[in-house]
Amino acid sequence: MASAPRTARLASPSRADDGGERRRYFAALTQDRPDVALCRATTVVARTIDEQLSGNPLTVAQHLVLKMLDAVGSCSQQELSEQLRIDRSVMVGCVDALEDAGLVRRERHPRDRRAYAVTPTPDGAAALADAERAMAPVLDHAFAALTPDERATLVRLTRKLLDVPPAD
Amino acid sequence: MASAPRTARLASPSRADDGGERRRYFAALTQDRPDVALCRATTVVARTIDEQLSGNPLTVAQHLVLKMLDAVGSCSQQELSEQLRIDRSVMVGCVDALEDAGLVRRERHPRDRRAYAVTPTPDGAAALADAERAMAPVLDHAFAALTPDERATLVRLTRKLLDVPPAD
DNA sequence: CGGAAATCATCTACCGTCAAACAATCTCTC
DNA sequence: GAGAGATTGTTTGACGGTAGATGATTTCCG
Repeated sequence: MASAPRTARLASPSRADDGGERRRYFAALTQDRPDVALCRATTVVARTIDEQLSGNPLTVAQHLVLKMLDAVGSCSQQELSEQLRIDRSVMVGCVDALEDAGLVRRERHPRDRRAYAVTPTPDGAAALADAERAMAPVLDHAFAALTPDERATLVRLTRKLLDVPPAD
Repeated sequence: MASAPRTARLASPSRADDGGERRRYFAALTQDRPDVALCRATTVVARTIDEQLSGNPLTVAQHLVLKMLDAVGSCSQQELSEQLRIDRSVMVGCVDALEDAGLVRRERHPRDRRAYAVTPTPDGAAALADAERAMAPVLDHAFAALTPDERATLVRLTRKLLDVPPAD
């Protein structure tokens, strides 16, 4: 650990840059802390997407719920929580909002009266279609710094971290 | 958007798996939502690291502060906040804790009495050395699913997302 | 010089997430 | 059957991060 000079040499606030090393430390940090690079990248991507989706009627989580319901059919909140990696207690409010907006219905599971059967309504299917259509350009913008190949590579590597078997 | 059957076909909770498609939806989701894949990967990596570092005296943020001070010398909290991408108001508590532990000192900047000059103490340098030594195996474990090449690629791609110029 | 605008550190209020506890219900074992 | 233990949905409280306002100070510009 080769230390920098211990004497306090502060950049004088008026003078622009003294070497510039201090101003670019983030670049050095991301070199040997992949966790920090990953975390900060997630933050900027999420922020970019949230900005682009600011006027949207659906939350990202609500969109994901409708998307999963469309893909696999009616689900219990438990199944939604597990697959979408959204906490059960958060899923409650998420489904509440979707139900209030008339996009899903909460029916009782016929064989397990603990669980609900969350089912999309026709309005929900329409809202999902709109959200899906709006999503592609938003993702393209959020990942604009990457080529399509790089974006696919990023997905492949994050899926390995998530222990998801590689795609067919 | 090819829809699944609209009729509510719920998995009976006792029966193990009905097709298994519902149980593996997360894999399908990460295919066309790179943002979700990235976000969830960050969560599992952060959780793994936090678990490994549970007995540690330093927070990740505190470690980063000491690391940057060691690399570039005394800094104002503002500079620390900017480079480490940690909010100013969070940095206050972070430096508070380090100061209470005797790992940094808060001196006044000689030319700008608004700013502090956060300076590491000898104890701080020792704590950083310990933390750095403990970090390597923790990172290796958190990224064990990736080969060294893949890990380097992940860093390269996240750095592009962060708009950091490529390494020399 | 002298006021306007910007900056640094700080505090407070707010939002989203997570862990734990709870009631209702189901499954399993005897 | 009957009771123990697990599961589903929900609520509650704590925690971490973020935005906005504030006081002290500095810089800018006429």
